[in-house]
Amino acid sequence: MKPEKDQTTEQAILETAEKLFLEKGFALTSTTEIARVAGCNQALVHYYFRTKDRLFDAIFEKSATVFISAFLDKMDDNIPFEEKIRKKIETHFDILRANPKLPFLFFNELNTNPGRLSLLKDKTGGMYKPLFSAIDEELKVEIEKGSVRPMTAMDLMLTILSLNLALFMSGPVLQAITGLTGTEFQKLIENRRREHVTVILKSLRP
Amino acid sequence: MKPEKDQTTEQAILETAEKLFLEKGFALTSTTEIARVAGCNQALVHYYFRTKDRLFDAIFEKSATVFISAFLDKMDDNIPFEEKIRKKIETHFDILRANPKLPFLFFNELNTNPGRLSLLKDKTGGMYKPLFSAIDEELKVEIEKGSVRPMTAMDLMLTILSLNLALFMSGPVLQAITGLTGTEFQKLIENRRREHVTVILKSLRP
DNA sequence: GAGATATTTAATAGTGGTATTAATTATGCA
DNA sequence: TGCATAATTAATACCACTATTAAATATCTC
Repeated sequence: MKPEKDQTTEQAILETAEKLFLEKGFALTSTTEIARVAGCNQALVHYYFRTKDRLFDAIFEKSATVFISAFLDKMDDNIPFEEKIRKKIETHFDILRANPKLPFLFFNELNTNPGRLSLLKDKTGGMYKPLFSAIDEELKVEIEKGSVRPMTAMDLMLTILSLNLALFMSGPVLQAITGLTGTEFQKLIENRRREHVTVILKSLRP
Repeated sequence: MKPEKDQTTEQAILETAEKLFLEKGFALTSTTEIARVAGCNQALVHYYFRTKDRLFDAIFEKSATVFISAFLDKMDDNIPFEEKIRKKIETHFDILRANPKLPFLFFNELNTNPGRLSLLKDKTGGMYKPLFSAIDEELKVEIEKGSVRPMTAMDLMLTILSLNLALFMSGPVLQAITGLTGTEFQKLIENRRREHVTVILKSLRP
């Protein structure tokens, strides 16, 4: 009926749903609204995806992959340790900046739907241990060299994750409280990107 | 009908509502369920609070105060700067640990209900600036002394907030992914309390 | 173009929620 | 005790949402 550009109705529904789920979460987004915004009949949402849950799954699956791999992807070899860490922080930061509302949706649905938690565990259970072991190995070398204080991969990774995540999850609230304008806030974000690197690299020192 | 202990029905409703809102958020908690768990008739919830929104407001108001003042309360005078920061971090950490689900509810409802955002701004707009100015003054002294690298109160406070917040907001997910047991996870939390202090104090150094 | 299949629609059953009302029971107080 | 007020209940109006169905329309294939 209303083929925006040349995409199919199914794609339109999927994209609209993703947008709305990110904006308002699962519970507050109705299939009726998805259909309205996508410009199609409400029954079509169910025709293509059967249930609201399945529609969400289709989106959540993809989002979870982005979210997880942003954090857990393997690090570059052959560059100095400090550079490696810097790159990890910045890459993770940039992916979150490109998807600022994703973490909230992610945690929200994992908190309210325990079923998804165990699903996530299966998906990531195998991924994080090898990575953390590898980092622990590298840390061990640096610690013995005396260039890094004693610490674990868990310490390091949690700090990176925390700084980056919290910034984007609290973004809108932060902007409201401080009363910063859009551009001022963008500047803050940019500053924080540098600051996160600084904080973490300094915190590594013995 | 069912006066648990000797509290009033109104209190029972309030406490039940708080518990359920924290567990499942506003949207997924029904007044019907609140009444059921509180052991009273559903109409009573509306008799005492008129609407679900007002009931939530009553709880949110109190929670917001805890949440904000945990972060913004004035720091001890007459102790060395480093100790002051350590205490700030630990106090904030401990309040969050005592209310681990509160940040999520807080951000969630602020994200989905823009009306509350401006309300929050009124409440905090006056609080954060004086505190940040005071910290900036102290930082200036330390920076001139050469004991702290150049940085702003915003830098420092955001780092404290981020580390503490993210830990508790991602807690359940983190535990699921890592597969840690309850006691193991408690140990992790305890370690992170020390680590947050370490990271931040080290990150202050020039 | 005919027939088969895919897409789209309107209509609606069914569910679960919020809020109100009017009636009933309990409580405080003169 | 009796009256006023507070607390509580059952019943229900009303609404929004999910999901299904059966019919209508478009699209594809031969």
